[in-house]
Amino acid sequence: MMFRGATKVTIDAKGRLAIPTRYRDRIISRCDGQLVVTVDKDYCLLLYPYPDWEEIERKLMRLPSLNKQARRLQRLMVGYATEIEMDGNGRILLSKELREFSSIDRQSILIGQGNKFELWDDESWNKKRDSWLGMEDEAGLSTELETLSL
Amino acid sequence: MMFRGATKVTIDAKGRLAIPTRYRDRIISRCDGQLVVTVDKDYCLLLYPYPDWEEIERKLMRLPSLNKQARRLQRLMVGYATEIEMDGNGRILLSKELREFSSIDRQSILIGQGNKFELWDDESWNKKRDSWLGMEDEAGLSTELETLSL
DNA sequence: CAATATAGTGTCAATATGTGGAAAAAAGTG
DNA sequence: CACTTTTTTCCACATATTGACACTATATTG
Repeated sequence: MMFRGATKVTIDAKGRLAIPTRYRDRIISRCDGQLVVTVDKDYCLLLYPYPDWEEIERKLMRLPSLNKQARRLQRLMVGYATEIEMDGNGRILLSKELREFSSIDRQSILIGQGNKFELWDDESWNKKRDSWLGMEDEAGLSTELETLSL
Repeated sequence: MMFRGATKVTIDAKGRLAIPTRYRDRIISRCDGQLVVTVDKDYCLLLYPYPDWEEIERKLMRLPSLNKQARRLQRLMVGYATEIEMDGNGRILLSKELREFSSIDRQSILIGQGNKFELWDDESWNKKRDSWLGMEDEAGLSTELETLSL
């Protein structure tokens, strides 16, 4: 069971977003509408079904807390992790802090990414995406990527 | 079983395109009309029979998500991957997001490419194609290409 | 501590979008 | 040239998404 696909969604005046219907049933059966939203270092939000988040959190907290990078990751991801629940209309409320972090105000885009979603400010996403697409494939692709046939 | 050939297709007002009849039976027998459309870095769309897509997705999601290039690929390909089904009239609906990405509005061209199709905006295709044809063969063909006899 | 402001929640209606069928037009075929 | 098949357009219906509003809870401030 994988989440995939891109959907434009608008955030209402109170900071709520309606989950696209095609995902709703799956979200309900997977975690009864219980989700965790946190931040990503690319300034977007990550949306996990609660059980999936728990596992990630366990992995994160097992990392050695003297390691700087590990500590940073913990601070960001666990630090911003917020539990939210889909309401009767399939909507979720994003806290001010999360909206602020990700510059999400009105128009945003929800990106399925396997066990989670990413939520981007629409404009930021387009910019970022085009910059990725414009990049020359730099030398030294990893062998995994070199041999990938799509 | 290979898809090949180029066909001009028009997109209707609702963003639907009719699959050329010669492919329909094969698509139905291969995946019962279940397809996945996603994006390509040349700003065209890729159309996979569902089982073929699943394999690609599995490969993609196995890549380490801290690797930047891998992450980019996942975000684009899985991020835009949209499940679609041929309707009774052999048509498929392309989401707004996919149409926008590929600049496809009215006239487009469907290119058979083995296990998948590519779908291009007509104008973009012509431009791109002519730019390829106009390119001087750059120095340093890889050995695979050097030894290829067509 | 009460009054007021601010943020959050639920419901409903309006609008936009997707869906399916079928008729009309166009193209291909004998 | 007539007939068949394919493609395209059109229309009606269903559903999803967005916007509006009113009500509740929580904070803030004098």
